[in-house]
Amino acid sequence: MFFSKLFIPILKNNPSEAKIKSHQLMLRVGMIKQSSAGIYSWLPLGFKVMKKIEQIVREEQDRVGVQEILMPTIQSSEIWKESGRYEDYGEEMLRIKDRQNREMLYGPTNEELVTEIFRSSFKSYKSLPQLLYHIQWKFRDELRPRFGIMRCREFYMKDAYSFDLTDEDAKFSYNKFFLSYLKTFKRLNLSAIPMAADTGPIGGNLSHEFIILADTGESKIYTDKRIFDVDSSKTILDKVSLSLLRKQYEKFYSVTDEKFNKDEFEKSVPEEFRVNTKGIEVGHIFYFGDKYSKPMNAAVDFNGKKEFVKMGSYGIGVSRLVGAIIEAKYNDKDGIMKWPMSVTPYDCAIIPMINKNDKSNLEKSIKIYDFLKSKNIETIIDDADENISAKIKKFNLIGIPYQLIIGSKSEGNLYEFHEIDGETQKLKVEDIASQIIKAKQN
RNA sequence: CGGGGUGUAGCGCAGCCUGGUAGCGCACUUGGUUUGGGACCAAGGGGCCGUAGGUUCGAAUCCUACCACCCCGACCA
Repeated sequence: MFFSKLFIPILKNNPSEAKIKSHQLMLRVGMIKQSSAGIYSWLPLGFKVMKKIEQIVREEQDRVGVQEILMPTIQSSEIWKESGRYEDYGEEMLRIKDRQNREMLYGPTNEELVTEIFRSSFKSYKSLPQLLYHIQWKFRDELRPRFGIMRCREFYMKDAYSFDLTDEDAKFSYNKFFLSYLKTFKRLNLSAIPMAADTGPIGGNLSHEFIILADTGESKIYTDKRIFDVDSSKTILDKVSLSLLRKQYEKFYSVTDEKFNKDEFEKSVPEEFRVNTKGIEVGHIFYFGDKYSKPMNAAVDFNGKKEFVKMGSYGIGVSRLVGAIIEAKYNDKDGIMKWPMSVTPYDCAIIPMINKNDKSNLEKSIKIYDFLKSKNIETIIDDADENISAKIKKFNLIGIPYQLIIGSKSEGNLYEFHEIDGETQKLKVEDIASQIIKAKQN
C-alpha cells in the first residue's frame, strides 16, 4: 500500500493536551482522535494495532477453553437492582432512559448480565463449569479521564466469567485465567507481573492485578525482583500444575499500593531484590464466590440440593494495552518507539528516494513490495517526493520495526535494511524477507 | 466534586492589558531547485477569533452567562 493513500494524519507538533508519551505518540501519528473528554475514535493505524491485540487475547482465551459470546453495551437497570449495584456503582455508571422512560445503562462491566444469562440457561451441576468471555466496549464515567486512551471513559475490554459448583473448582478456573493472562502478555512482548490486589466494587477476596512496569503508571507497586524469573512455560492446564504455578508466584511479596505493608515488605524481601516503582494495570482477575449468584438466584441442582454457583470475573483492558505497550516499549534515550512484531501495524516500511525525474527507486520498491507481500509480510511504501531524511524521521516516529531504504546507498541488488532501533545491513530482498519472518516467529 | 487554567487556520502559538475588522511557525496547493536523519526559492489557499447576550459609531480585545477542553487532588480495567 502506498503511504500517500493511507489515512495516517501525522502531526509535526505535539498537541498541547497530551502529557505522556503514549498519548502524544498516538495523536501525532494519527492512531486516535479525541471526540469528547475520554472518548476517542480509532483511526486506521491505531485500530490495526488494537485488533491485533484483541486477536491475541481471543486466541489465548480460546486456548484455555473459554467460549466467546457477545453481550450488548446497553443493559437494563433491573438486573443491577437485583444485585444491589444499581445504587452502589454511583456516578461512574452512565444511566440513560429509553423512549418508554425505562432506566437503562451503558454497561461498565457485565457480572449481572452474564449471571442472568447463565441462570436462565442452566439448572444442573452437570453443565458446570462454564467459562464465557466477550470483548466489548464499556463505559465508565471517570471523575477525571486523562492520559488519552489509558484512562478514558469509553474503552474496549475483554471480560470473562466463570461458573463452578465448588470453591475448589472455581479456583481451578481462576488459575486457568491466571496462566492464560501470563501467556497473553508474553505474546504482546510485555512482562506483566501478577500482584495481590484489592477487589474494589467487584467484590470478593481473591484477586490479582497484572501490572507492567512503567514510570507513567498510576499504580504504585512493591515487588520482588525474583518474580520476573518465574517460568510458566511448562505449566499445563491441569489442577496441580496450575496451582503450583500460582504458588511459585505467591512465594514472592508482590502487591499494589492498597495492600502494601512496609514491615511485611522489608521482612520478606531482601533489600537487593526490592522493587518499588510504578506500573500500569493491564489485567485484573477476581474470585468472588456467590456474591452475585446468591442475590440473583443463579443456582444449579446438585443431588436434589440447590447450590449457588461460584463465580469469578477476569478483565483485560484491550484498548488500554495499545497505550501501555507504547509506555513500555518507547525508548526515551533515542526517542524511538518500536512496536512488538506481534502487534505492529506494519512489519516493514519501504522508503525509496524519489524525485519527479527519476522514479526508478519507486519502481524497484513496488517489485520488492510484491515480493514481501507474497511472503505475508505487511509492508507500506512511502511514495512521497520528499527529502529522504524527512521520510526516515517520519517512520522513526511511527515505530514500524523495519525500514528498507532504497536510495543512493543501495548496491545492485543489495538494499539497506534498517531495524528501527538497531543496525543497518545491506541485504538481498530474500534475506530481508527471511529476517522479518524470523522476527515474526519469536 | 473542590482548586487552577485555556478556548484565535489541521497542529503549536502571538494579538487582548491600551477596542478600529487578524498575524507568525509548521502543515496544505502550484511551479522550480534539491535529497542520508523533519531542505530551499517563488507564488497561493484556508479563520461564525468556543457560544449567546450586553456596552460601544465600532468588539478577538471590555462586561455577563453558558459550553467545551486541559492540569492538580480524592476514586478506578
